[in-house]
Amino acid sequence: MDTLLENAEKRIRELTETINFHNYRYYVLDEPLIDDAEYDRLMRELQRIEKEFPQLKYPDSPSQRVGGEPLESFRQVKHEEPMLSLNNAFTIKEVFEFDRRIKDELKKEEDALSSVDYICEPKLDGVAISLLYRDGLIEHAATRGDGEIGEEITANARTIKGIPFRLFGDDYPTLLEVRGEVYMPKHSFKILNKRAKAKGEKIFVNPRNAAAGSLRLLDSKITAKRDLFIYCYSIGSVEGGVLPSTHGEHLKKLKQWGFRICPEVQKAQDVDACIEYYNGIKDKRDELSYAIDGVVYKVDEIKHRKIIGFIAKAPLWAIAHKFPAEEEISIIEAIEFQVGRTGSLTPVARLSPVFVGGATISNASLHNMDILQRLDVRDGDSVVVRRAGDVIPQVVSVIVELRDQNAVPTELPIVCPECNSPVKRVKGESVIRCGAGLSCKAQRKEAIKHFASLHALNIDGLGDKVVEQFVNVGLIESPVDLFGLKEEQIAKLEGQGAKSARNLILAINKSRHTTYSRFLYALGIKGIGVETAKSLSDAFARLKELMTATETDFEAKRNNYEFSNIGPVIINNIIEFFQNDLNTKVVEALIDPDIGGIHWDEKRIDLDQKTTLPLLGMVFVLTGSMENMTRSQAKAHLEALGGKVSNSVSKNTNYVIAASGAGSKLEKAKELKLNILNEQEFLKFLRNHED
DNA sequence: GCTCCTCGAGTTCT
DNA sequence: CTCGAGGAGC
Repeated sequence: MDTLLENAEKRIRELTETINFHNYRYYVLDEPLIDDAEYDRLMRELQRIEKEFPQLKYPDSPSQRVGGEPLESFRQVKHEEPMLSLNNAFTIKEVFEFDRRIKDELKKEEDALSSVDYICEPKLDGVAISLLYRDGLIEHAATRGDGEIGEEITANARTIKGIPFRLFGDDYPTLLEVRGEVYMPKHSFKILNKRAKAKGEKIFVNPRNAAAGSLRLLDSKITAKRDLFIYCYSIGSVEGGVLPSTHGEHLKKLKQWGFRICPEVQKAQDVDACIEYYNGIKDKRDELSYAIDGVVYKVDEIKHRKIIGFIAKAPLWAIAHKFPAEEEISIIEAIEFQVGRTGSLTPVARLSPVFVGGATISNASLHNMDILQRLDVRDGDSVVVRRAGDVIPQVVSVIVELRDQNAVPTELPIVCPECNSPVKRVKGESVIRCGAGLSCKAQRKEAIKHFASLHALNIDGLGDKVVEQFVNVGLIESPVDLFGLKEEQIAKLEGQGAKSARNLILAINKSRHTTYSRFLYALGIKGIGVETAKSLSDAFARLKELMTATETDFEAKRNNYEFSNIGPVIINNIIEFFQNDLNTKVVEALIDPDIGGIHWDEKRIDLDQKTTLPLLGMVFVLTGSMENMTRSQAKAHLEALGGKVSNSVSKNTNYVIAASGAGSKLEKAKELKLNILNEQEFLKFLRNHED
């Protein structure tokens, strides 16, 4: 019996040490020695023996990473040494001033000082925590809190990847406090939110909130399932041991003892090298797996730090050099509802202007009712505004703490703000619509804008502003009226001269000659975009045929034509559109030679010729901007050869043409191992096929 | 019934 | 660009 117990004890010790070592290889050194399956096998064996002999479990057993019993609440702990915050620099000038102050301070003590070494590290956007080790064993972990007092989160910290339970080596101090930043990788954050969304649970605004929220869970078993990591960046209080003389050496020691150190940490010989580091990190920011909001420079020599000292609550020997803000706070000045072409009422936030992400933002769409209600945005609210990698401003969240007590929830409109007709909401959809159709002035305007737009009749000089003006003064009511306009009428209007009037009339005349599919698209039937209009024009050779088509006619076409992406919903939209008398009258007037005069060439597609096109059935995706041609020219070239140009990359894509400035689509193409052409290769490709 | 893919719609600023 | 809905395939 004794030998059984002894064997178990020996094996448990072995396994504990082995697994802790492999954790170190994997998370700290990033050089695993065994594969995941082997690791799992060791872990399962340990768990099995520990279950049998619970009294033998070691305090540093890696099995505890799965979490323990839930807590009632968190205990507050006072930090031995306060956890300070850093001063911020937003400009290079501020960084130079920081460097100058340090040199001045040090010169008082050291005459021969030439330059100061700095350690540069990315500033992780996570949660700062403190870890306390006594005799090499983890004793407790605490959040930063207000810097003086934090919360004890030891059970949760045990589940974080890269936190050792027992230190490696034997040269560690008896008491050692280590500080680091806990973070959730960007991709883990996305997955977490996706799952939460699917389950209808609360989603997190950003990876930092996800990390903070996960650390503050009372049930560490749930924390264990969250993908949390740590990068350690400094040593706090120390007793019973001697530390090296520079910060860089401290980090090396920490790594030896088993802590995870960010691989981007670098030494800079002077302030210029710091700036170079800043620019380098800024460029690779998106590639990093974790979110950062700047970089930190710290004086390397510990003895220098003592000379430089502190002011208020921040050290003068370190500074955070921040990237331009991607998020800013603004005030909601009003929430308005815009009426779209399809009658959709889109809530839009009017904001007090803020500079964020390189541009001043004063409007942000709130997209639809679901989002409006989920955010619970109210008039006068302080909100977080973002303009991240993408261009489009977005209201991220409301700062509820700053809300005026009297603020009332935003009411959904019952009537259209433009025409006062009652609003409709289709069950299950997140949009509400004005049901008045073209009798709503706003929808008429949008319909005309759409009619004149680039991919429809492409009428030059008839932009949004001009349409607004013409409709407001009663010059036009429908697209038909455009074709009855006289130069004198236009020239009389404010802001219009004889010249612009003539140009506009010329453009309108030119637009009379168009293509069948452009015309179909221009009508603005719900769900009919450029692509679907093309399919329709192929399937129904004559407009009359399409206008009178019944459901059975559409079904019949399915067998004869490539009729993809047109299902019952779209078919119904088309039939409804042409059943409306107002619509058919407009269409007939537009093509009437005496009124609209719109016409197109009836094209006879030679099927034999079509099948010999070299790129038939091939799907291309264009991304980035080319030097030698525009995107639409490239598209035209490909389509002339029978190719299809799609907007989204998938495994069905044959070629991705990635010119300079290509972004996420190129990433995805690489992921899917698709054929990728750069601009030069693409031009060659075209030449080869156009012969 | 579920999952993947594609298209349409809406949106901001320079 | 992103989101969501429609459509198709399994």
